[in-house]
Amino acid sequence: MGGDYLAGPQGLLRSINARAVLAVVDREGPLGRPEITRATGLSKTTVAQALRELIARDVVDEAGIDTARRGPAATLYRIAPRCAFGLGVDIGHLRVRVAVVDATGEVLARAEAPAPRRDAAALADTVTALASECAGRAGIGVAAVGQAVIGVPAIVGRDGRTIRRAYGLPRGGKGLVDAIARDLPMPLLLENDVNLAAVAEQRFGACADVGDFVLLGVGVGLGAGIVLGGRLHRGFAGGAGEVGFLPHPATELGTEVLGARRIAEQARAAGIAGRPSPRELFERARGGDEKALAVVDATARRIAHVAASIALVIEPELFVLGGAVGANADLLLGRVRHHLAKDAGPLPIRVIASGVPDDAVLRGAAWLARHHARERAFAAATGAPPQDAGPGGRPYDTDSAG
Amino acid sequence: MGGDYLAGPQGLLRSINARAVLAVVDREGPLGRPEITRATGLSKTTVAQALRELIARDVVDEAGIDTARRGPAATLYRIAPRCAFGLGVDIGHLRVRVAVVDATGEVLARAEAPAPRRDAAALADTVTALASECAGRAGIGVAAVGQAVIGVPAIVGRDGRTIRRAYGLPRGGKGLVDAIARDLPMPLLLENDVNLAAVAEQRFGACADVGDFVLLGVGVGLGAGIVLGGRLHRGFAGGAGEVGFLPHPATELGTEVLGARRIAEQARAAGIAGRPSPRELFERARGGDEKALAVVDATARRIAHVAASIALVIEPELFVLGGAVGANADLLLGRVRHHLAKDAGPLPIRVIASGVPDDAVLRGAAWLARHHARERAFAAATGAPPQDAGPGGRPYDTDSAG
DNA sequence: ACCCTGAGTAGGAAAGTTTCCGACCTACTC
DNA sequence: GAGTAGGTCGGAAACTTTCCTACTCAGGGT
Repeated sequence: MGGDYLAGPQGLLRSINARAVLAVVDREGPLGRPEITRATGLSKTTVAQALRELIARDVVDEAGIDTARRGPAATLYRIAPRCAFGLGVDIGHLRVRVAVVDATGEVLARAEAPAPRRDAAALADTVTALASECAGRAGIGVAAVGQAVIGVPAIVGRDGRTIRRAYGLPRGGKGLVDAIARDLPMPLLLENDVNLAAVAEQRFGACADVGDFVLLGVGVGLGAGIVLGGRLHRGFAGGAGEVGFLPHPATELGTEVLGARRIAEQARAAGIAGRPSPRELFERARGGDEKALAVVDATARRIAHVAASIALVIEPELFVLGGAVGANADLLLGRVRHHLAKDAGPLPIRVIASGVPDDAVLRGAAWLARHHARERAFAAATGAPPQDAGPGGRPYDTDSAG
Repeated sequence: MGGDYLAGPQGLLRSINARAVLAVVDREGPLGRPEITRATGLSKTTVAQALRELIARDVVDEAGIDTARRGPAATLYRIAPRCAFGLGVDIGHLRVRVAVVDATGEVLARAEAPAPRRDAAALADTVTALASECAGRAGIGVAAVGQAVIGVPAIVGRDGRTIRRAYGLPRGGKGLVDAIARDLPMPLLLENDVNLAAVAEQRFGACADVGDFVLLGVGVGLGAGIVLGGRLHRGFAGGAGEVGFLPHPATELGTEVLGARRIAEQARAAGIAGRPSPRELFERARGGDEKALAVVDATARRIAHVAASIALVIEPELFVLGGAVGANADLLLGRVRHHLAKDAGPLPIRVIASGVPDDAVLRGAAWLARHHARERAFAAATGAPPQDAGPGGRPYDTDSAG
């Protein structure tokens, strides 16, 4: 019949207040009751009641005492680290990485292995084996994990299950989720790898307080992770950020502007013999090799070109350079800025280096998994009010409205 | 100190419930109490109490009785049409249009006049004079209007006051708002004209239930109104959607891809003598003129090019063709689709014609003004809970967090 | 053809329950 | 001794349930 209008009995108020207490404790770290009282504006009595309830439901913990002030020692409360666990997976072109984190985001275990490139079943087995291993090392059963998020180099549908255009996955990723889901009991969510890198940037990097930014993932291909209003923007069918195919004067339509293949091509064009990897090319450029530097500059120019196009459409506050190639910020950043300033459109554009040098995709996946697992635990503990206290609104609800 | 976590005393619950009742009444039109009770899930008593309060504060009205069922006649309730008024203004290149609407969105008065093109003061005077006239004809004082929204062909900052890159305004729009604000008592908000056309499309056109869409405004210039998650996306400094400057193979960087000037240029290139207006060109094309048709096709190709680029960045569900030139959907739509299908990127792209043929900018401005005026009235009447029941989340808060 | 009765609905009032808050009290530490 | 943490109790606010009255239509009896 009608939609939900958030109206209800007094119980709703209790839920809301419990949620508020939870949010304060989550954000401000271990906190004494008086501080929670001040931060929420609730009365002492109500805070005490809410905490009793939250502790009984195992989402809040006592974490020592605070003797800093005079008077009796204040009990400190925190989110119970073991109230929810998340499993992050990064299925890369070469390796599979897995991490298990607790509710605080602490990494309890991490493991990786080479990625089977041809055999979908073997890939799925690798994932589940690593997951079991990590769960074991974390001292929990796999069943205790509340959510898994799997990063893949592909376009992922809004349902978090469908894979499209997966170049680096066996059989185009067909059946991958189902195969993994058969062996892992918790809810599964797929996500584009660059999107997860953007999440990592937002949570651990330089974009903590930036509402709108774009992570340019320069690696095997070129992709953009777009965060608008503090939330990932995936597009209608998960295809947002496929900026590798943006038109470029020197490139045919329908081909990628930039990526490992393009860089190799430009290396040949610059007269570089052999087939040096991008990594080696950047190394040589660092050594002063003129030809390698020319390739670096061409790469920077194309990055700038793509950033300018994106800026004209959504004008983010900030661009972040990420990905395996983008990690060479020492060489790229200045040149990208130079080209942006040169043929600048109507708007000034800020570009910075990634603040998450290692494991960005994995860390983003783990963060997202933890987030969902926690939300579920919190909702169950407080009576499921749809409130959500992230900076800049509700983050990341992979809303499948169907 | 801390942020707001939406926690509070029982009074909060009353606010929330009043707000829910208001939202139901707003969405479902005139409604009897029993239906409100069902839709909100609240008890009869509470609904009665809320309605008493809302009526006392003049935001809700009795609107006749319902004798359809047997039993005693049920009183019907609705949003009081006179609880808030909005003033919409469209400052175009040639004419200024103004409309006054009531809380239901009904247009109470509309007026227009030629736009003074050189004199900023005269332009401001035109606006205020038309506003006074409309308010008079609507039977209210200008002071009764709760919000004005002014559409301008320019980039508008997030504060809704600053104007940048206003080609069609005297003195680049400098001082325009202040001059108008001196004579109009209500809060003023500027907005980009294409953005307002997008709002109109969302509210009156074909995009009522589409969360993510892009309105391509093809007129004197080319701009995009971007709606993501049901909300306008303005960009960091209001510059989102400046897609007229997207790179195009046949165009130099920093120049516009499309617009009246480009079309004239292409007409010359096609060997058309004289300087026919775009309108005339499309007329001739309709008559079968080969050269004019060539120009139309070239225009369509460029529109397709821009749409494809936008789709690669944000992948909206839908593109809508609007603006004075875009209104020639009979000629353009098929050709745009053709070109999109031809050099399609990885994603299928839907394009439709605008569903708001007339006064799109004005209607969008009026809608937005009404929206803000109403929100303010509702907040005052219910005790200002930050809830907001639009389809797909909170719409259009011009959040100036400063 | 007219009237009476029963069922279903709208609206209101009283009693009961849940929840929050303020005030008071105790215990603890500097 | 002063200031703080934590607990308890009575009061106020808000919602719900239950009961009650009044009204209208439908159907059957006279």
